[in-house]
Formats: sequence, C-alpha cells, structure tokens
Amino acid sequence: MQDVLIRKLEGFESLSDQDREALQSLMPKVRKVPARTDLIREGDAPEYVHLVLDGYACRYKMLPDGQRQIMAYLVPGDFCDLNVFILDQMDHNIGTISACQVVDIPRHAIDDITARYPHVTRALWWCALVDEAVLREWLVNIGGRPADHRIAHLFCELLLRLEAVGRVSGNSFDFPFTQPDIADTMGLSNVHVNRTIRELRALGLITLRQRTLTILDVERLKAYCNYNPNYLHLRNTRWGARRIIPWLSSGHGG
Amino acid sequence: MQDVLIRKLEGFESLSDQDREALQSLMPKVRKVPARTDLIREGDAPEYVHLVLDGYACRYKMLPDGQRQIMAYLVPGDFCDLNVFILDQMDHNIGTISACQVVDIPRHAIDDITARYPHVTRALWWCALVDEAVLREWLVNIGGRPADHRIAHLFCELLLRLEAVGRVSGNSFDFPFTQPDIADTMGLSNVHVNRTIRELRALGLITLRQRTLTILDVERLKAYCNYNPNYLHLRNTRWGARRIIPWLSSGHGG
DNA sequence: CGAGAGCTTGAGGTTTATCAAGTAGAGTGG
DNA sequence: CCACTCTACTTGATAAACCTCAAGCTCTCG
Repeated sequence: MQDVLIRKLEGFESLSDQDREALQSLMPKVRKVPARTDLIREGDAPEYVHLVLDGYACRYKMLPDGQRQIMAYLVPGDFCDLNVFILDQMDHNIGTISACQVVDIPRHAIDDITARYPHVTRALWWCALVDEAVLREWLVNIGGRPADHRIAHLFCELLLRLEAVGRVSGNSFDFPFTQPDIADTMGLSNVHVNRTIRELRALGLITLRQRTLTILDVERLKAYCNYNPNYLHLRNTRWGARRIIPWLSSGHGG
Repeated sequence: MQDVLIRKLEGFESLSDQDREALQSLMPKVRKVPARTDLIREGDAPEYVHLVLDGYACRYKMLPDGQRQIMAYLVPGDFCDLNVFILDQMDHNIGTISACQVVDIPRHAIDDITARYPHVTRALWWCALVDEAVLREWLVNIGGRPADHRIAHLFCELLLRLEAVGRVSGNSFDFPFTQPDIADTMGLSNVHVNRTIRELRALGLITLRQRTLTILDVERLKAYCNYNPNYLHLRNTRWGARRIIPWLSSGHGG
C-alpha cells in the first residue's frame, strides 16, 4: 500500500533505492479514517502533512449559505497539504469521501528528507506543481465547458491519475463519490448531474454502478470533451507522450 | 517602482535591510512589455521567472473551440511563474493586459537568494501559497456563486491585493480589463457581464469608467458577495485582523 | 479621420436550477 | 436478521439564470 507514492513519483522521476527507502521512512504508521470525516478544517493551524495511501478524500470550502464547493479530489498517493505549512491557518477543509488509510507526516520529516535527497525533493516539488496545474484545469473546466463535457473531463482525469498509481483495471476504478459530491465539485445541481450522467450512459461512454466507474471507450470519451492531459505532466506513463497542442496557434498579440 | 515586491512581502514577514538589498539585486534590469502581449506560451519551456512591477497581466488557457479562460490576474508585485521551473513545459499562457514593466529573473538567481536569505525564502514561499489560495477561491467563486456575486467578489479581491502594494487611492484603482476579459475570467458571456456591471452601478456599489474602478462603499460591496479575505493570508495590513469564519460550524462528519 | 474593438441594449432561445415526489440503497438499532 | 431511517438516485414540471444573435453607439488607436 505504501508504494502508491513511490509509484506516482516514478511517473515523473527515476528514484534510487536510497530515495525509495527515504520515502518509506516518511510513513511509519498508517492511520485509518472513516468515510465522510474531516482530516483538517478551515481555521486550523496546519501541523502535519497528510498523505492518502488508500481511499478518496477532497478539498472543499463551505459558503455562508451552506453550499459546499469541492476544489480537489485526493486519491491514493496524493498529499493533502504539502505546501500549506507556511500559512498560519487553513483556508479550506479536507475531508474523506470513502474510508481512507492516511499517514500524518511531521514537518521536520519533510525538511530532513528534502535536505538530503535532491531527487526526492524534485519529485515532491513536482507533486505540488501538478496539484496546482490540476486546480487550474478545474477552473477551466468549470468556467469554460458545459455540464456534459465537464463531467466527462473529470472522468478522464481520474482515469489517468488512478492509472498512474495502479488503481485502474480494465478501464474500471473505484468511484465512491455520490451525485451530490459531483454536483458540489462541478458547480451544478444534483438533478442536473443525474441527467448528465444518464446522457453519458446512453451514449455508451461509461457505466457507473455500485461505486465502480467503467470507461467503455476511452478514446471516444476523451474526444467527447476534448481532453488534453498535458496539465498532468505525466512522463513515464502510456499517456506521457501526448505533447502537441494542435489548435494552439494564436494567443493574443505577441 | 521596484519596491512593490518588497512592500508586498512585508505584508507577510518583516524583512531586514539585507533582505531588501538581496531582493533588489533580483531586478537589475526592467523590461517594458506592450499591452496584449504574451510573456510565455503553452508548450514553452520555462526559463526565467517573470515578475510584474507595473501594469496588469493574466494567466490563461485557450480551448480548442477558441474560447479563452483566464485563471489569474497578475498585478504589480506578482510572480508569473515562480513555481513552474520544474515542469518541462508550460501548460498555459501568460499575457499582458495593459503595458507592463517586467523583470526576467534567471533561475539561478532565485536559487542563490533562497540559499542565503531564509526570511526571503519564506516570503517567496508565502507568495506561491497565496497564489494557489487565490486560485482555489476563484474556483469557489465560479463554481458556487451567481454572476453578480462573482464580479463583486473579483472587485473586492482586487481592492485588497492592490492596496497591499499601494496601488489604491480613495478606493479607486486602475482597471484595464475589458468586459470581454471579465467574461473570460468569470465564465460568463460579455453581454451578461455588461448587464451585471450595470446592476452593480445601479446599486451604487461601484463606478467604472475610463479604466478606473471605484468602490463606492467597500463594506456594502463585501456584504453583497459575502466576501471573506482569509484566503489572501494578509497579516500586516488593515484587513489582516479578519480571522473569524462565523458560519463555519459544521463540515461533514467529524 | 477611419477602422476596429469595446460598450450597451433588446429579443428570443438554451441551459441549468428549483421544487416535488416516488423508488432504491445503505447504514443503524433492536 | 429485520425494521427503520436517512441519504442517494431518478424523473417530471416549472422557473430562473444565462447565452446567442443582432444592432447601434462610443471609444481608442493608428
């Protein structure tokens, strides 16, 4: 189970045996967290860096009117708050979706390892930058695409991210998010999410039942929402080669 | 002009004279960039870190159908790509809105300074984390709020960010963004942006003419969109005290 | 002074939200 | 193990938010 992080990092940079051992030493004891439980809340001072080894969590904010906006899905191998430690208080919450296996890494452990293992440091940096790139793409997704493309895009992204940590088999993966979860992620109502998923099912693009999502035709689903995985900055995976942005010819001015 | 960065960083952490000198040394020569010009494009390899000293720029992506999504506004004192250097290619563009004064900082200069000045390093980290926090809040804004609140929220944020670098006088500041710019930022049509701004004007909340935005009643505008500045993580400013999140009582589970 | 872009407003259409109600599942306590 | 409860899922009907198209005006820039 601890190998998801190493597996993910090696999607970016080759690691030596020493690097791997150093990473292993970060996760001495794993903690079980039930589903639908907050790991850290808005206003808390960040002390530990949380790492998800198994299960799904999310980053979210609550608005004054009770609305929830989910800003990130955290899957096995993802750090919850790698880069928050300088800030004196959390400006958002992190909560589990399904039951999770989590490691709480004290800050000094991260400091120690980055002081001694430059490859690991680079790889952790890469994690943080990719998380931010994903956030940017989510903004594009919500701001610029209609509901059906939005949800299709989310499914494509999860497929690639989970594949990078070995959690996909036969284009199927665990999907414990409820339709209200998806609604609060995509800025849609749960009714509309339901109808949109029905549409994706009717088009023969996916099946979703008993918390398992299957992409029936990956290429067709990607084409459906114009999916471009460049923002994931994958290198050593089967999607890593995709580097061309054919429509990108004219930005403004220049 | 070079002092905007120092002024901004001191909003977070007190700097010594040596720290300030070190920061000054980062910006030996300033470059003028015309309005509506790209500083760096999707697909480019990031070489320099760009710092805006004067003028406005933005981070944006182009979609295959020609739609533009703006993901960040860069104002004086903002780094464009402080944290991108590990990634081998840009996944988005950065372009100016108005004419800008920009510094191109080579990577090694950042490395040198962070190796020797821990306070400066902390302050630069803080910049990067706040930029990410702003991005999260934009996601909340676009995903969770109606058009009028969205735009009001943007105006509140700009007021605070520009105030932190001394670019506000009498609740007025330079606003070179066009209505199409705002539309591509907020995920709205330019027609709807126009009507929404008309509404904010009619409510006596703002005036906007000749590229100058004036907030007529700051407290009322903030109340209008439930603005909470905690995500800016300001400390040494007049807004820094705001730390309470009154409605935050129940996340999920616990 | 001319051209292009931005601003403004109207009309009509599409997408998405809200309200409502019934069904199905999952978890809980006896 | 079963009944109960709560949440999620599903579908229909209606309403609101927002978009598109279109046209005229204004501003800015060359």
